Amino acid sequence: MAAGEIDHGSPTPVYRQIAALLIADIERGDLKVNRKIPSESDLVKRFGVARDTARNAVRHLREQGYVFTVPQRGTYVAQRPSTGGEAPDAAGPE
Amino acid sequence: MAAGEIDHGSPTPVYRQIAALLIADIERGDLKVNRKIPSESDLVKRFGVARDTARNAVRHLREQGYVFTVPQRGTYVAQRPSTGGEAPDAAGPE
DNA sequence: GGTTATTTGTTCGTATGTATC
DNA sequence: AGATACATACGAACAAATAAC
Repeated sequence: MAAGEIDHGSPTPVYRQIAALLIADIERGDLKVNRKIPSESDLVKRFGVARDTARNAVRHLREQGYVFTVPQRGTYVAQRPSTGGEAPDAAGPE
Repeated sequence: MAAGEIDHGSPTPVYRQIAALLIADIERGDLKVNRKIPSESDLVKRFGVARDTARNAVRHLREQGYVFTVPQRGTYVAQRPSTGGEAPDAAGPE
């Protein structure tokens, strides 16, 4: 199913389509604040795309402020003003 | 600074302008023999161009004999006849 | 303590499509 | 028609830090 969610023929870049799906997951609360989103490897498998494309999607989410990445650990859902999150904790995620 | 060094309105292609700047760095000794030059990614950031353009600049340098590229490693300043270098070593750079 | 697996970071190679000059 | 430039996408390989066992 997941792979079918991507339309390679669409004028919308694949990485944006993936980003949109992840944003939907976040807005829906499927992906919660300070919780990890799927790894690049997961996205590659789930959407059948190249890692480059998966990384582009995550980069896009980061630029939009939806997530933040901790090197060698993963990418986490950020506290968004619209979603109403607490102040950042020094302890960090997990 | 860096971005200002490129003139998109110039009749000289952007990739040649970048190549010229890198050659200047080499001639000046700012970039030394067998040392890495900035990665394509670096050039993209530094000059605000597409990767394609950065690659073209490096390709140009390679064709001129100024550098040589090791896949997945980087591009290095070559020993130039004019600069007086030894014969290539099998050990490679680094 | 040490080995392995995971995960992001980095780098070059290649190809396609579009737009501009 | 051709060269240049940008954006996108897939591939391949290795590094480095972290986590798991």
